[in-house]
Amino acid sequence: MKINIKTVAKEAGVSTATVSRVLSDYIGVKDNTRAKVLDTIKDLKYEVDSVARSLRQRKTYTIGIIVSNVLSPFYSIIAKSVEDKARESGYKLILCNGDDDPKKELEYLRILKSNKVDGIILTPTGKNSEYINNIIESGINVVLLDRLVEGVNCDSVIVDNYNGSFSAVQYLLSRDYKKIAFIGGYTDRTTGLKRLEGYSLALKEAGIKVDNDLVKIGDFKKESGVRLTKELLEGTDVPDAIFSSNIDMTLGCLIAIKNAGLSIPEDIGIVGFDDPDWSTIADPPLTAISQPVYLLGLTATEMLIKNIDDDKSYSGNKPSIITLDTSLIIRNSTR
Amino acid sequence: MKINIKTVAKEAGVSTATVSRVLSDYIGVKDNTRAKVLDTIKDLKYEVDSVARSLRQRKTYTIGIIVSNVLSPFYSIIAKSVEDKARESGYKLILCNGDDDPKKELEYLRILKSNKVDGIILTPTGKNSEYINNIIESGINVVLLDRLVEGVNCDSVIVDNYNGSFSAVQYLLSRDYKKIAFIGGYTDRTTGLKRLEGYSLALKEAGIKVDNDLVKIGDFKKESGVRLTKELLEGTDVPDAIFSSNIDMTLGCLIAIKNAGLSIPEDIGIVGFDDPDWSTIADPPLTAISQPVYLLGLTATEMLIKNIDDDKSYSGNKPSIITLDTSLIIRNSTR
DNA sequence: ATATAGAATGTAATCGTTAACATTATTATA
DNA sequence: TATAATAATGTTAACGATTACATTCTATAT
Repeated sequence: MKINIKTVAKEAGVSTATVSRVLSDYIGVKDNTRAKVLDTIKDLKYEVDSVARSLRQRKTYTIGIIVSNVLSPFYSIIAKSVEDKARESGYKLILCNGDDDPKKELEYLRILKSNKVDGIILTPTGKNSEYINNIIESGINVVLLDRLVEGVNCDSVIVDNYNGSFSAVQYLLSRDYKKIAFIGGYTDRTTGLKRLEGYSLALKEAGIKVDNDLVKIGDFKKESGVRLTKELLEGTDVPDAIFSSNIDMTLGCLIAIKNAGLSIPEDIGIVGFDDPDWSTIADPPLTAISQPVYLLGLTATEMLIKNIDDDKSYSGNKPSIITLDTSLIIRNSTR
Repeated sequence: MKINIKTVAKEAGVSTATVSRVLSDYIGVKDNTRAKVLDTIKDLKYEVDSVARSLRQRKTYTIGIIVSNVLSPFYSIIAKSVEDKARESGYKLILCNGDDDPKKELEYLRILKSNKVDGIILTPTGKNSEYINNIIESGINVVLLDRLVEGVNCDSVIVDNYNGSFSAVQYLLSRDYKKIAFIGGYTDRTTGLKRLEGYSLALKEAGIKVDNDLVKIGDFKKESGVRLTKELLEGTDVPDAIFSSNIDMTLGCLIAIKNAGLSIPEDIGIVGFDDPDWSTIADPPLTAISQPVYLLGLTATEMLIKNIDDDKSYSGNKPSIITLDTSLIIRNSTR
């Protein structure tokens, strides 16, 4: 037998409206009526149907998150922080792996819109701005995370990629490295671009011309880290240090160096952008630019939920951007 | 203005039923009617309201996954594999971090039930069997992952924890280690228990009595790995090898050993259960029991979706258990 | 005792779909 | 051409809650 609000109402001898009022803790219900309803709910083991409630209330208490790939420690920390905050605030989380693929991203955006999520946290590929604005105009709140996209009318939370990279390269220079290579990814995203710019400017400021043979662009994944490092080591112009601009590429870079039989930091110095939990037990412990990843996700979710609660739909206001700082952690992969 | 199926129907000059039929690719619609409707849909930029559809169809195309903690690489691989398969099959994923806390688990189970998910993948704490059975009886499919729970009427997918541990310890013995310690967690879960049993039996078979001072039980997290290893190293009975029974504890174990200034494998040998992606660049590269983690999540999701599609509600059938094999990967953390 | 305000509860429309059933259009057959 | 069979489309009642509005209590003041 199916138990719904009608069953409860009949059994308790009240109307469905009264049951609904009890369910939503409305004050104007007599104590003994409330008790009677609560008893019946317990007896019948009644549980609210959230789907029906969502339809009527036009509110799902759900937020969607589209990340590149939860496999990467960076995004799994993001997923955790977003879920923690969402849960604390009474929201569920729909997890989507966009794989950095604009098509997949668009597909997920459609699904999330169709499912009437209350908000979306997105690490954007940058290729679906029109649809994202369409979503925002439809009343769904969006916060961009980790990457900035021009022309999208919503708030963003990012880290200071430029200064992070700048300080990494500056540090390598201060340790007397002369030929510093860069391995990075996706220069059409702000993460990729700003980190490259930080690298270039730090060199320029030291009076060193950027050598294009030492700049390798991949896709922020481990495999490309391996491949590009191999290219560098086998090239005519072998670097004495590598700045790797993302955690997965750094792992790949370390693997390639180990395979080549080189030792760090004697033969080659390494600084990685992002500080994984294995950095202290790596061989050698990794010098890294640490990002406040958990805080990044937390801040984005706080913003999003605040915007949802304020019913801050698209207002034509200037979107705000929060930038979090990075820090250099010196260990032993640099001399 | 709000665009719904009624708007489309009116605009296209047909009934809502016809629009609905077009939406669900029903064959019995004339080509030009279909075209007319499709055109109107495009013109009005109409998109289905999945919440309403779910209410009427009694189907949400959503599966819920409750893991301990996506921060752990093990669970982030699980999350990825489950999401991959779900997406491929047209399902969305609600991600829940149960934190190995029965209360949180129960809370999430309630939420997922209330939200009428079509299925649940659960790494169970083992404390909510009654409610889980209640969920199953309500028609929601459940598959247990990684851990077995007695008395829950659903399928499970696990790895062979016993043999994995057994072979790890057997290998340590073959490398002439004499005092092999064990650090593990949660012996009230099959993962914790079976790995301990594998350790104990391997020792027994070699004629070695289990020394309780060398068996340390924590909570499968990094911090407890650090703490328990420290205890072992500072104890009266210092081991010459440690078998660490989970990835996060292994990381903690390695950190503690590094802190103590000991070198692996000369001073102490290490084998870890589970093989993280950093194992090759660890100092030294880690000897490990590799679990087919991605396959684990994939298999569970395939089972779940098959059960959903077969509408295999609680039938009184014997639940089936799929056990996947582990393998020993020998690197340099053992002599 | 009665009027009246305010509290408590009830009635019924609504959210946007789908699907059972009813009706109309079309085609084939005699 | 009439009729049966079938295809195409329409009408409307669900799905299970919430909520605007209507009604009935209850208590207080006169």
